[in-house]
Amino acid sequence: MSSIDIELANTIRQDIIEGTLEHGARITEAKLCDWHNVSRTPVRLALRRLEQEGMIRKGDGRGYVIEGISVDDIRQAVQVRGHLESLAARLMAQRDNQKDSLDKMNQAVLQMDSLTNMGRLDDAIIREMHASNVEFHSAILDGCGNDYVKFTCGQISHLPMLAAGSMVFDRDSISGNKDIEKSILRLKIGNSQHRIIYEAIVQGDAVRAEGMMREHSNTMIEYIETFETRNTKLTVSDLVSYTVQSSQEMNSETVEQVKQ
Amino acid sequence: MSSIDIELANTIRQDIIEGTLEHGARITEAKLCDWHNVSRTPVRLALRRLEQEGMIRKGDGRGYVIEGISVDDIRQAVQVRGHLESLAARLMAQRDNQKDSLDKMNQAVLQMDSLTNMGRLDDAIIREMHASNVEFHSAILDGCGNDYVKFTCGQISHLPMLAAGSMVFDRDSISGNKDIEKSILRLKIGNSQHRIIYEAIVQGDAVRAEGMMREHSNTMIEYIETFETRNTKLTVSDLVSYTVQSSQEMNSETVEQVKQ
DNA sequence: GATGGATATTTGGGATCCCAAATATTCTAA
DNA sequence: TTAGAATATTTGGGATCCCAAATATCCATC
Repeated sequence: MSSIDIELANTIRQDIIEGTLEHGARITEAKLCDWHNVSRTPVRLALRRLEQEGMIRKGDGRGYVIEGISVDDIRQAVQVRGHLESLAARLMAQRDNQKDSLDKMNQAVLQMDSLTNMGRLDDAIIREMHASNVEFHSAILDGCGNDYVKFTCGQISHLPMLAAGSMVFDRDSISGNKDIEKSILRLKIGNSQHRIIYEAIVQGDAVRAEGMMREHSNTMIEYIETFETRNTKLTVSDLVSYTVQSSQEMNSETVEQVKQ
Repeated sequence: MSSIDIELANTIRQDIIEGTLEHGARITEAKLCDWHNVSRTPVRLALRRLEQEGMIRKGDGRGYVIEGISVDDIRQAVQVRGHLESLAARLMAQRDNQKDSLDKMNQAVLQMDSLTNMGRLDDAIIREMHASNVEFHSAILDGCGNDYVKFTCGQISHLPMLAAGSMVFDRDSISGNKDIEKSILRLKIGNSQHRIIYEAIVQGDAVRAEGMMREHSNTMIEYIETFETRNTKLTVSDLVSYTVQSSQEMNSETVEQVKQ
């Protein structure tokens, strides 16, 4: 288990994302101490961390102010992440002898293939799909040869939907068991993009790898937009509930060790 | 003046960049307290900050270990930053009515024009050139409509050469007053790229804007490589000495307020 | 009643203290 | 002499205390 200040930062971040702590609200160290029954030392550390993440900012005089996260923020961050991944794909295509990462990518593609071919979408399968997706995307960041791409991606991965290889599912459709085929089709299309990216990298086709990754990254943005057309008052919490959370999420602690 | 922990983080970061604190060296809170005559509270805050930046990492058991920065790290980070700027250029070209930012860019281009036409490269002129360069690059980040691009750039801007609009000069040539024409030519070429980027954005030519920015960003990487061919043992300190430092550098505090 | 200044309270930054875990050292027994 | 246990020391995390700056409250004066 992490130290209190990390846990605290996670809790407060969650509260901000969920909207429990509203945008623009003022918070003081003392209140947080009170709420969470800890002393001011870990609270201070947690606040500094959140400040560096951009979740809160120092108020004019004293105190901190909640910055909050909007759906538009998520969209923007997804765009940044996607752009960084397209760089990673290009760089990896320009290198060679990344057998390790390539094998992982291939494995992930095959695994996702067999998963989508099962024609079902229960929790276990979704979790496995997510794992494959994480595997694929992480392998590119690891194999691109530029550690700062991964590091920089890690810097925004505390936001909802922005952890490495996050997947989005249409909760409503799945729970209602309708349009399962549609969701699976979408996953198959996504995996076909994975395969193309993999092939392009193997063949050293940097332009194609980058282009396909760019297209692939757009998928999530478009998906967010379909949510928005259906639900004009789409909240960040809604988005979170659409996102698959792995049990062992990449947290900021591991992120900081990207460079080994 | 900032609080002690910010200052302390800056000092320690500087020591790491300069190599005073060597890569792999172990540091303890107590020693830092001793060296800087402060209590452990600000030291802890500074260490956490540096840890988040990736400059240090927690050791296996106790203590922290210096990660250090290599020339290759800088090259990688420059690549990431350039890629993000190319995204910004594309996004800005796709928007319209960014009159404010466009004016600033145009102003910066004109200013750089007149500066390069003076045919001299003294300190004052270099400082003004740097200011124009910062103006140009900041305007794109501000005008692209995606706050996370700027925020993410800010996350790596504590590294040498990676503050917004950093410029690199061939110190040896300038101090020796030889090859001034060559340096000025390089600056003129750079500014012609600025002008093309500006024009492309005005015309809404996203592809051209992105492509030109990508090319423009490559310049610094290539310049680093010319340094390397000349000096096979190029150190990070060398690179720092080639970099123009504005008197009012964008520090981490302002970076955190990107989102306003 | 409004205004300005004096006083009280809140609040964040820094220092110090305590504690448990990790590490180093010493000592004992085979 | 050496392995291993017992002890001492170092070290980081957390709690608490102090202080100065910022803010709020109150009161006297006009």
